[in-house]
Amino acid sequence: MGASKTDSFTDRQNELAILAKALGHPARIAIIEFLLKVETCICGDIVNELPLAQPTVSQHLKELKNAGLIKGNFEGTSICYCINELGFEKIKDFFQDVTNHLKKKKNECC
Amino acid sequence: MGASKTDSFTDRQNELAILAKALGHPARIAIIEFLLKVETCICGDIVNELPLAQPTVSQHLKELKNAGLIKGNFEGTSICYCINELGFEKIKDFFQDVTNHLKKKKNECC
DNA sequence: AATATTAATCGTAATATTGCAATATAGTTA
DNA sequence: TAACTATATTGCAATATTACGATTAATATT
Repeated sequence: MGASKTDSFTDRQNELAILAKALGHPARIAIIEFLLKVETCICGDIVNELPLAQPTVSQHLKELKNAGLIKGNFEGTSICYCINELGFEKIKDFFQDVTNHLKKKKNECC
Repeated sequence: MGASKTDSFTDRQNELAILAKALGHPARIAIIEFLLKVETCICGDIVNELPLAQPTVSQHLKELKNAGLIKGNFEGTSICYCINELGFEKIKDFFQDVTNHLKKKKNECC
C-alpha cells in the first residue's frame, strides 16, 4: 500500500492530518520558525537559512503552501513568503480542543 | 534519499517534527479524538472504532506512543490507552508561540 | 538581445510509510 | 493443559517522501 485510506475518515480528520503532516519535517518547522523570527514577509533568502539545496527547499515550501500554512506572492523577481494564519488557526483550534478535554478528564489509570 | 537530514536541525525542530508527523495521518487523528471523546482511559476496543485491520491499528498506536502522544498500560488481558498530556503540551506550546508572534506581525504584503 | 538572478519543475535514487495476512505472544478461562 | 481472547510482530507489496543535479521559466539588468 503506502496510500492512506482517506475515504474512511471524516473531512476534518483528513484536513487536520494534512496540516500536521506538513509540519512533520524539521526543515518545514525551521521554515515556519524563520518566518516568525523575521516578523514580516520574507522575499527570497529562505534557501540560505536552511542546510538544504534550493530544489529541496522549494519542494518543502510547496508542501507548506499546499497545506495552507504559508502564502507566497510574486514580488518582482522573487517570491514573498509569509505565514498563512488560517491554517494555523485550524490546527491551533484542534490542540485547544484537546487541552480543554484533558482538563475535564480524570486520567485514573495511566 | 527518503531520509530526513535530522542532524542539520535543532533538537527542538526535530522533536516538534516528530510530534507533528505522528498526527499526520487521519487514523491517528481519529484515535486521539476517540480517546478524547470517551473522556477516560480506554481498554481495548480501539480496533473496532477504526476502519482498519488490527495490525494496522496496532502500528498506528505504536507510532503515537513512540512520539509521546499516548500512553499504554497493560490491564489484564488488554491494554489501557490514554492521552499523554506531556506530548500535547509540547506541541501546543509551539502553536501558542506561533499565535503570539502572529499578533505582533503586520503582514503587509500577503 | 545577452546575461544574470530567482525560484519551480523534472528525473531519479534512496528510504519511509501504509496496510494487511499470517504468525507470534501473552493472559484468561474452561 | 487446551482453547480462547487481545495485542504485537513479521514480512511483503504498493505507494509516498526526501534530497538533489540538471533543467526550465520568468523577470531584471546591462
